[in-house]
Amino acid sequence: MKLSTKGEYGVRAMFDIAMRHGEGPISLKSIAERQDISEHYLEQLIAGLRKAGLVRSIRGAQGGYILAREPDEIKVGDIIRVLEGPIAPVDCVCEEEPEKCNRAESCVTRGIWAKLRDSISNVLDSITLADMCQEAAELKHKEANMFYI
Amino acid sequence: MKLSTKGEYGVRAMFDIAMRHGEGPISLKSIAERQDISEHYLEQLIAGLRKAGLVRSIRGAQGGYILAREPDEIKVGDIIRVLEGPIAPVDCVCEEEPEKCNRAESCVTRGIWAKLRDSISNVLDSITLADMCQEAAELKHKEANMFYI
DNA sequence: AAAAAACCAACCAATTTACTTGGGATTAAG
DNA sequence: CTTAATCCCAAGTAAATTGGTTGGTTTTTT
Repeated sequence: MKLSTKGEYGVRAMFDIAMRHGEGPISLKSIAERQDISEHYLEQLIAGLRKAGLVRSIRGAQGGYILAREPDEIKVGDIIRVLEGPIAPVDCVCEEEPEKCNRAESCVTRGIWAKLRDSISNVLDSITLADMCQEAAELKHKEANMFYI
Repeated sequence: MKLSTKGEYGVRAMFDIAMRHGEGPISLKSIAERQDISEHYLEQLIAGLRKAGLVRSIRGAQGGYILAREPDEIKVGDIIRVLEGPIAPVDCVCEEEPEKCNRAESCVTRGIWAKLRDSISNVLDSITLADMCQEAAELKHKEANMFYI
């Protein structure tokens, strides 16, 4: 039940862009540096996000990436699905095209995996980039107050 | 967010044993046949479950495996943790020994992974082998009634 | 004694992961 | 109009993981 670095890096990168939303295009290089991710590797991940319509790219000098939708319209689940594939602990409960399984009694285990899939989807779809940015602001605020204690 | 066949097969095998709880040792061969799993591969998986104390083995002819605890005392989460490792979408929110992460702002993403981990754990720890057996009995009952419609 | 079973160790091919290499195309700034 | 910054693309790759297989040994019942 692990995420690969694709999903992990992808969410971090999208969060990085969201935190600078409205400041114009954010270069891949700067994201890679701040997030400590290989630039060329991140490039491949963000290519997927671009093709999926989550970010838009601006080419040329001073170019970079911007969110294709508002931060509150992009869910963590959207990012994960692009980079990790459909959310499904096993293929027979795939969100889109569930794989046929012939074992009749396996429906019992299938029920578990479906429950698990829904639980994962619910968490990931309940959090938007806007939520993350707000959380970051709150964390920063708390930290600032630490000096006064 | 996929399970490997280890977890999937492991749960199916344990369910198979649980369904025959009280009937004496269940041979690996019969489990492998019923569940359509490679016998030698399943052997490796069940070796882990034995070492973890979830099943006990009886050697020799007519030997096999029995549950080491009652079906209602074995959670799906127990099986998954043995075969798939600790439940944690990323290492920095590992249940036992969380990996240190130095990125300060990453705490925002970390919070997401922790929430996801808890959600997964909750589902898997809320289902026991006894629950699965009961579910199977209910399914069978429903199916039997289908003939009268 | 023979058969049935668990136990064990090593090997393996295919796939996936997490990159790297080496470019080319586009555009803003000087 | 050149240059530098930047995105875009294709291919290669070492290491790890997956999902097994092979070939036994040991234990116990019949």
